[in-house]
Amino acid sequence: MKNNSKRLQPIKTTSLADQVEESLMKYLKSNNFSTGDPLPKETELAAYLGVSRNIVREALSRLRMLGIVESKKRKGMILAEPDLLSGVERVLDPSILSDEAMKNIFELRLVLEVGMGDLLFARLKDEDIKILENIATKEANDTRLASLKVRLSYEIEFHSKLYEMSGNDTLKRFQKMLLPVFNYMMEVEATLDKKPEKGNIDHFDLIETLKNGTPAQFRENMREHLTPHYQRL
Amino acid sequence: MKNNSKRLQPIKTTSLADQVEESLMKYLKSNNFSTGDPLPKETELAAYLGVSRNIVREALSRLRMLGIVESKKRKGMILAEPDLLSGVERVLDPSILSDEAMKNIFELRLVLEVGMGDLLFARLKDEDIKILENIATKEANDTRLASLKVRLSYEIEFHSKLYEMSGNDTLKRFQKMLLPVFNYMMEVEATLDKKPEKGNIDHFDLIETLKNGTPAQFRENMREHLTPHYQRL
DNA sequence: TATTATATTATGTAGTACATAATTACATAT
DNA sequence: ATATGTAATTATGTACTACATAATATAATA
Repeated sequence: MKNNSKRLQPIKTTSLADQVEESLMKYLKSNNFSTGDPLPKETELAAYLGVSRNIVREALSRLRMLGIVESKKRKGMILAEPDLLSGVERVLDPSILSDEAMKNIFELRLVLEVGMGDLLFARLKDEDIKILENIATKEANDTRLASLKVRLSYEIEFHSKLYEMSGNDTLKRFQKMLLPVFNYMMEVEATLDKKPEKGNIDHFDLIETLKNGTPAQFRENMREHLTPHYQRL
Repeated sequence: MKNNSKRLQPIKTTSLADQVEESLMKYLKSNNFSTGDPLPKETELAAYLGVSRNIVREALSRLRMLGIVESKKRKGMILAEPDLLSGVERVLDPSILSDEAMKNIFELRLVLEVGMGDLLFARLKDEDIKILENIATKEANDTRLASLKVRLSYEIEFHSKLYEMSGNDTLKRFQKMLLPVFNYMMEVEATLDKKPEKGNIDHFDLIETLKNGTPAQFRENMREHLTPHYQRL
């Protein structure tokens, strides 16, 4: 036997539901369905695919979860506008994700916040700036900043607002899902021996940049603001 | 009736499968399960939840799809390491996503590429630079650059490599899913009347920055490189 | 004509039965 | 005694039937 020959792989035993799911997706994608178009009835699908209605329903259950199809009694099923993030939403939780995955996601957050400068400037509104200033002021006047939890809550409030200001709904929702990860990672960092030094840029500086600076300056200031986290790369 | 009173909302009729799915997720998250831990048998779950085994299986089918649980005959089910992106992967396709969603995702891409500078520098390897140089050289010597398809293929090859170099698996996989969206958006842009002007920074410039520049310079150069797309904000 | 009753239809749920794969225990042979 | 083969067991995988439920269309009635 040659050395570079492939090892015996366990036979990938895809269940019927898996196959049907794949079939359906291929069917939907290739037939140029558009939102609202009716799908064949469950019994028709079952007959056509040569499987029981049960199996078809297991596959459809998945598509329903992702928002790809919707179903109403008597009316049947229609193709729907799928929700891009509903799949991630269910999974993005520290209690069921590996530390490796969490690290990836946390890095992703750093990338996003440094990279979103142009979006922010393109959609900047005075009222949003005011809200940011309120948050930063509240934070500065709070006497409980010794507590990690309190600091974290301001940090989250401020940065969440930035995501919202990006005007990108996907981004905004992503941020919401990120919260548990964010909390988790901050707690992890808090337990480390070597305390991260604080960045030289605070929330007021970021606001000032948004008001009178450029996207490029914002990127660099945000990068500086996030320095404590970047040190863990 | 007051003006700000809420409209009648359609009763959200969550199916049993929906409820069971939620129940199971709550159960898994709250009981500190870890990977490999066995789950109750399907029949036990059905009995405990007071629903038929069918329903339980519809819910489990979803969790299986997301990689949250795995099941083997006779052995039963175990908690597995869920795949963060498997849910998105199925949905991220121009043929079933709305233009609005596509626009969001395309913006996301711009944010990611501008923001990933620090990751790249933190994980820079000589061999990767060489590969980038090969791509850029191949591109420069290609006589077919009049064709949009050819240009696109180089663009994709180059930028894909960057994602890979980020050392972040989630990011890398995300890029792979982005490809259809990328293609789609480029084709859309190609049909527009006002042709976007080319950016002043090409792939060689980006490589040079990676070799002798700083993360900050990379961000600005990448931003400049992507200018044609940013003009559509 | 308006309203009510009835039938119809496709999804939602329940329950039973059996197939299949994986594991254990046991039996047999060299 | 080790190895091999056989049977029993168990939980998931699949199929099938039956009925509930909601939404719609049709017919019947005042």
